[in-house]
Amino acid sequence: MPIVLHDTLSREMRPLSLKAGKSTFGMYCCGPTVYGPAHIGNFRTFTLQDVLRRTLEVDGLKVKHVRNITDVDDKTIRGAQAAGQTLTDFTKKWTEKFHADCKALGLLTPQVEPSAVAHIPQQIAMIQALVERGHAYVSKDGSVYFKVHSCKGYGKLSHIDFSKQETQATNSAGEANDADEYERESASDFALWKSRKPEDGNNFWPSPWGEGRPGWHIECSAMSLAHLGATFDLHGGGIDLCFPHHENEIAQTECATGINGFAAHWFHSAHLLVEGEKMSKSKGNLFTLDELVAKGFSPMEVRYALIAGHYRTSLNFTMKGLEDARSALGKIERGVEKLLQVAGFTKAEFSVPTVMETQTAWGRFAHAWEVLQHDLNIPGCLGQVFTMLADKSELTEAQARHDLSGLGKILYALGLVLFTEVAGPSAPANVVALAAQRWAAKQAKDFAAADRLRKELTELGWTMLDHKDGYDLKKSV
RNA sequence: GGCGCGGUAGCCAAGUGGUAAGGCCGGGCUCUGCAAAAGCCCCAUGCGUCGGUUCAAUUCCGACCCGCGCCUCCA
Repeated sequence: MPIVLHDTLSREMRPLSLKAGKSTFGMYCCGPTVYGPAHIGNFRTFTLQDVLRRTLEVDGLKVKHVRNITDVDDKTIRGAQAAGQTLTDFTKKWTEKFHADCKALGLLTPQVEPSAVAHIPQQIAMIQALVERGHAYVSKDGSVYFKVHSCKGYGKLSHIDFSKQETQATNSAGEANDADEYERESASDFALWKSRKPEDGNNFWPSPWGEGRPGWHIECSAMSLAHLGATFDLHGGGIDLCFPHHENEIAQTECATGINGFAAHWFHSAHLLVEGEKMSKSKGNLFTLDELVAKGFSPMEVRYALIAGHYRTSLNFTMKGLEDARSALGKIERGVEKLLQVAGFTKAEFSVPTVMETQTAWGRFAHAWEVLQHDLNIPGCLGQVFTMLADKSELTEAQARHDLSGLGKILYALGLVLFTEVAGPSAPANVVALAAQRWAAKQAKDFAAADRLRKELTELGWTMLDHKDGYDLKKSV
């Protein structure tokens, strides 16, 4: 059974499968603008794209995942100048940070990660084609604009009728939308090439229209064309990119190539709220992965919290949600451990990617997989996983192995890696000594002393967890 | 104003024309010198409001109320 997914353009559920004669599923995702650390809202989108890719892979498709790096735009140029660095050095630093965060969150590396700066010639070629075909014009200052009214079907993705004048006088930031209309023929036209401005510093490139730099939208059109062709299977991004960015991508690519049908499927993920409010710098609720890790959460817990809601519904990200994620992951781990025991495997033998590649059975997790296949229903799938883990049926060794095969594939699709808990900070010598004393007191049944020592440990910020024949020390939360 | 999304238990969150998955929290029990951890059990006659269709609606239709997103370079 193929995966079905809601498509923003047609507004229908559509199956995802290979086109006739194709061997790979081409997927383009708008990547980060590398001018600072990505925040968890960005990572919700990237993580959901990662789950989609993994789910397609479990379904048996070979996926070519392309996710660009936006390394030239207003923010990167401003950031580099503020940091006193070259644009290259500045964006390299933040690209590396992005990669480190992706790795921590368990995101698979895209097959291609094109840089906008490395595709300037492709962008210029595309703009030239648009000018030649009458879809773009050069303004007095040497900028090039896309002529929206020349593009039949413009607005089809966001379902806006541009034949009527519906553009507001101001945008969401309160800026006049027609600020530089004297350069443009129409307020809805957008920049393909921006002529060199003094504030751009050294960041300009030569072009047939003079020195300047590419507009933002053309970057993605040029890179998707270069790496996936004029048409490909799926395009993804945050819902905010639907208009204008994705609408413009469609217009640019279809008008430049003359081929209709840019992306066959549009996958948009809803936004993240933090503690019930929209994320914004002024509210100070723009969390980065590092900040959450500093609060004591593991990247895997963050991942779980990010995927725990349906992708088309905005998710309220809270500290409570991260704690819930921690408990839920623990529950899955214990369930897997129980299955491993019945199946006669050790934890070390449970390699999820290996299971993914070699096992075909689904056991009792067949239904959970079906739920996931239907519009990437991750919360529904998790619910089904927990239901099955709570099922008390006596299992044979073979049945437990089938369960592990099915559950292993689902965990691969969700990108949940278990048993990764790293040892917490090791206790200082005085704490270790106190713990040893308490254990001795307990063994001697001197419970008054044992209780007193436990209290001392608590005051030092450590918790002692007793077992049958030993104990663990954990830093109190 | 245009386009779109959503309102389900204390919190988070699936789902269905036939009577509400799951996670967290909470409560009870078991275990335990204590404390934890873990296991077991319990926890929405109710799905924003009001109408309509139907043998039957939380699920379909209509109206309304509330919250949210985008509307030219925010994932």
